[in-house]
Amino acid sequence: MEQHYWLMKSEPDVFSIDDLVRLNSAPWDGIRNYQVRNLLRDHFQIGDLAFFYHSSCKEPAIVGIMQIITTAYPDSSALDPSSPYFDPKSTSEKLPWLRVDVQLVHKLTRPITLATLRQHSEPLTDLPLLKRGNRLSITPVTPEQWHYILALVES
DNA sequence: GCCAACGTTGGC
DNA sequence: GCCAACGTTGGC
Repeated sequence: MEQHYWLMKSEPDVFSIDDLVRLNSAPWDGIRNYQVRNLLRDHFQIGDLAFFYHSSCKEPAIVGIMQIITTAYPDSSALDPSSPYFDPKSTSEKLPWLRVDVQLVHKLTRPITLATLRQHSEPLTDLPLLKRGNRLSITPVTPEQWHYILALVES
């Protein structure tokens, strides 16, 4: 199968690019939305690349690049009452939630802000992040969009 | 299965 | 803190 590209949101107060720099790799857990769960289950492959995006913060931006290093596996944080991602409806027999592990490729020297991305709304028209009402924490990025955005990093 | 009420996300 | 846009829940 071919390589996929993704954009994955995280609130920096909860898990930031600097946390990933420190850990190098980490589970991407806490997904509690079925559409996103289905993406993880059906489309994530080892070796896929993803933008790390800081959301719900002062300057929303793409702040790093990471690689997917596992396929989807059960997100046991849903079973842990002390976890902020605890899901009282989940049981070990019925655990619908999945996570993948990610590894840092690199932190961007200069974040690509949401404002910058909006300035390129013409070539990036179909980027889910720029669409109204977009709330999914993981969205696909086409190869064209991926390479266009990467070129912004270098400009 | 419909749909109103409620909850969540996330930019501003 | 506001609000738009969804997603989820639960009564019927």
